Amino acid sequence: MEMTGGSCRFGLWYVHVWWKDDTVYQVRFSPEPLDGPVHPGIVRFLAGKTGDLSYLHSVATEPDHQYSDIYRRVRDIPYGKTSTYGEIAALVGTSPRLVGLAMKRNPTPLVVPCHRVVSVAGIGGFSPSVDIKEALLAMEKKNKLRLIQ
DNA sequence: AACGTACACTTAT
DNA sequence: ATAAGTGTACGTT
Repeated sequence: MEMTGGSCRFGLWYVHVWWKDDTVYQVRFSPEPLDGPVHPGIVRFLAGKTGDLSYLHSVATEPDHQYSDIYRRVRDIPYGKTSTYGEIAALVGTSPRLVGLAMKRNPTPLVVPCHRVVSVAGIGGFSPSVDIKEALLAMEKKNKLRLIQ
């Protein structure tokens, strides 16, 4: 498969995106830039100009993926809202810890908005840094009224 | 603080 | 191939 990769800024971080057309293969956060283009929809999302990434296809939700059930539920969480590991677990009939594991292994953050899954006790985890999760949630909170999908 | 949970992964049989 | 040991971006008591 012939995909292109590139990065754009989000705060102090670079967001690496590997994609082709409207299919996204990998998204990850890095302190280092990667030369190349990012899907314009993701650029707009990170700039707070849209909350709608529903037209993007992620490899994470393909039926053969180990956690596709979990990732599909997570995609249903609306912009500016959050759910918990336990709520997602109840929807698919598994344990909160497995949901946490699936989030850690999410190949396409943003497209599968794992940042909207928090713990009952606090914000939960995010790699490589929970700062990114906090920033994404703050951005969505700020923009949600303006960006009603 | 300890335990329960539902796995996944590694290492040892 | 199977089993045991260890680890998880959690939740409940």
